[in-house]
Amino acid sequence: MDLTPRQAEILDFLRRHRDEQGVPPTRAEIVAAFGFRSPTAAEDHLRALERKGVIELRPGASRGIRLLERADEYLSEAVQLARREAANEASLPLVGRVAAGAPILSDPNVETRIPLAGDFFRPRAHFLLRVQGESMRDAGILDGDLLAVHQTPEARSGQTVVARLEDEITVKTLRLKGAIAELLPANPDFSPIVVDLSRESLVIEGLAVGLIRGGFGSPLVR
Amino acid sequence: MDLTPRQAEILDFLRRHRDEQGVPPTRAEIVAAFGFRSPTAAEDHLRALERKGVIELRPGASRGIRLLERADEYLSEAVQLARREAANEASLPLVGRVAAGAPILSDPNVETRIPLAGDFFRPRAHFLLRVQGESMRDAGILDGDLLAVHQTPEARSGQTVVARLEDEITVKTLRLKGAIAELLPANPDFSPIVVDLSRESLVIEGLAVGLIRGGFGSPLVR
DNA sequence: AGAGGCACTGTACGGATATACAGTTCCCTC
DNA sequence: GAGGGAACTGTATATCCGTACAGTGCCTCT
Repeated sequence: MDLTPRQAEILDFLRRHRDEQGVPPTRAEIVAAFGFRSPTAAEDHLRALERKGVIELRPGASRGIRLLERADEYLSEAVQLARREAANEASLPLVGRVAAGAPILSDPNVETRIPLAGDFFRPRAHFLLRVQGESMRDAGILDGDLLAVHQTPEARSGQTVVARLEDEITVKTLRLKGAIAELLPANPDFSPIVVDLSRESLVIEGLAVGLIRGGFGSPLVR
Repeated sequence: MDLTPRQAEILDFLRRHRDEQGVPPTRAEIVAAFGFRSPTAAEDHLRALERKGVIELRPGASRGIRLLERADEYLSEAVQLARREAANEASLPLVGRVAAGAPILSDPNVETRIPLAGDFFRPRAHFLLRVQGESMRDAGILDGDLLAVHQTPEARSGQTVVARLEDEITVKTLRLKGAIAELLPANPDFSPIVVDLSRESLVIEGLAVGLIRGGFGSPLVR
């Protein structure tokens, strides 16, 4: 059964008190925090929370309130969001084939998440892109490598960029000559792509900030 | 000032009680746990721990015992070891220049630790080696890259190995032809190294299982 | 219209808890 | 050999704390 809004507030307070004071609160402290005028108000809430299986009360023991694992299911939305963000900070989405039109980090494009913090790279990586093809071979970027990408539309001449050209994602070295942008491969078998910025648009998705090969389960040695 | 052995025991108990019961103990519970016959024994120890700055006592509050950050400095050796191991499991030593004669993972060879779990790679990596030189360029292994290495003396023909030749560490592709071992570079500017196993010894330090470029603070984009 | 859950107020009390005071023993130091 | 800290015993007490009992107002079912 679900918690009432008030019960969720009480549960949040129990968690906060424990985290900040190192000790669960007494009934009196709950009363003070919520402005109750009777200890029974606190007691009733605790009993309700115990009945719903999110806490355990130890009879007779002072501060004998124990938050059970299941209490995490009833985190306030703010706390849930914070936790999800914290978890995401420790992992990066892996983008594989990119669907035409869709934003690069939209759900269908994300294959999985790799347990690596974005600030492992500098500037920080926002996602990993699975490299397709050999066009950047001579820059040491091989087919199947995971390219760490810092998401930004700003790029300077000479940087290795992830660009979107007619709904296709490509990794190239950027060269700017006035109104002409060149996307240079690092492989003589491929030709540079020339974009006239006054007529066509070039979307820079981000900058290459790192590279991982053979990471997270894809075996490099057989 | 340091804790006495007895005080360290009490501190350990405080930590364990908090972790297992979710609540700091009362004086009476300390008495019961240690077989004291007087609550003052517990009180005295708590006062001593407070004087030494490892806990905080909140006057009047039941179970008002707070373990301070500094208490971690006085962890029992067993707990300290467990923590250190847990920390090591989540990071890899980075080996730079290798001193002649010394084992590859000996202290002076380890530059720093990189916050990446060994089992990020498969088979698991035991250390990272900073690549020097361009001899494996055409395999996408560039100068300055961090090579993830699985430490093992066993290698098969065709694998990329980390070998030790006359006190020098080198990354090459291994080719075995009977009693002859060849270490092949991936760059036409370099020559293969041929080792006659019947006369010379070849020490295989490990296998390349992954690669990281631009990781952990070394900027790839400027 | 009655039952029941939720969210409280108000009062009371016994046992749990922190804590003071007065000692003892052992060991180390000056 | 006096002093002092560590590690306790033993007793006492004010107050903290959990908890029972008796209500009230409101809302939602059925």
